[in-house]
Amino acid sequence: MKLKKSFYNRPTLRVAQELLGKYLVYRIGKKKIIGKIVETEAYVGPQDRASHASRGRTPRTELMFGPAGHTYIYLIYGMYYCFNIVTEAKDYPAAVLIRALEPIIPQTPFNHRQGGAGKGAKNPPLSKGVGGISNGPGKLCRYLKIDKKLNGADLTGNIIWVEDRKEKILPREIARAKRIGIDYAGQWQKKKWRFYIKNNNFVSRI
DNA sequence: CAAGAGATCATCT
DNA sequence: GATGATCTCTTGA
Repeated sequence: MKLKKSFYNRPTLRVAQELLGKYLVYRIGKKKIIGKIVETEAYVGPQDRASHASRGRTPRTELMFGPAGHTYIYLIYGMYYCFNIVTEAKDYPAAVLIRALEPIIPQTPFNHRQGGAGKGAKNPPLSKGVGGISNGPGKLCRYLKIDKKLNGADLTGNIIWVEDRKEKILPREIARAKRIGIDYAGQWQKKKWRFYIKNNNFVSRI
């Protein structure tokens, strides 16, 4: 079920769409933190002005030029991490930004009261939309407890990976939109390289 | 409800 | 020295 390198080593726009509905798993010791991918953005090639790689190879962007199937994590605005998956062939800079997850919390006696416990409950329901805990690039990294030690991690290893649980997302369930927060990117700002699952309550923006 | 500002720092010039 | 693949809070209509 774990996606292999061959999945990531393909055209980025395609990988970005096919990642929707897959499950991101991060193992910390015996615990796993899991989220279903519901929103992605593609950053493709050396020309894409929205991509960090458009300024050429630097120590930071080197990973984007590396082989597919690794993580690329960086700090943005001094306080949030963004989680990316490197795609395509070595020396071609491209990656998919994971923008939103639907949090998957294993049911236990302590949290299965979610939503039914009423006001003041110790386990409030996982909120939807605004107020969610993983509906944005910065927030999902907090949810996953991602930090820069994971930068460059191999997604075919056993620390962090993506699983296919055979949930088929049909093309008509995928919405396509302009990427967020890249107004400086000129013509590239107009490319509809953001993908999300329609009618899903956990995407960052509609 | 929309718009604006502040937080805060690695990276690049 | 400037800036950003963000988020939250405050302000004002």
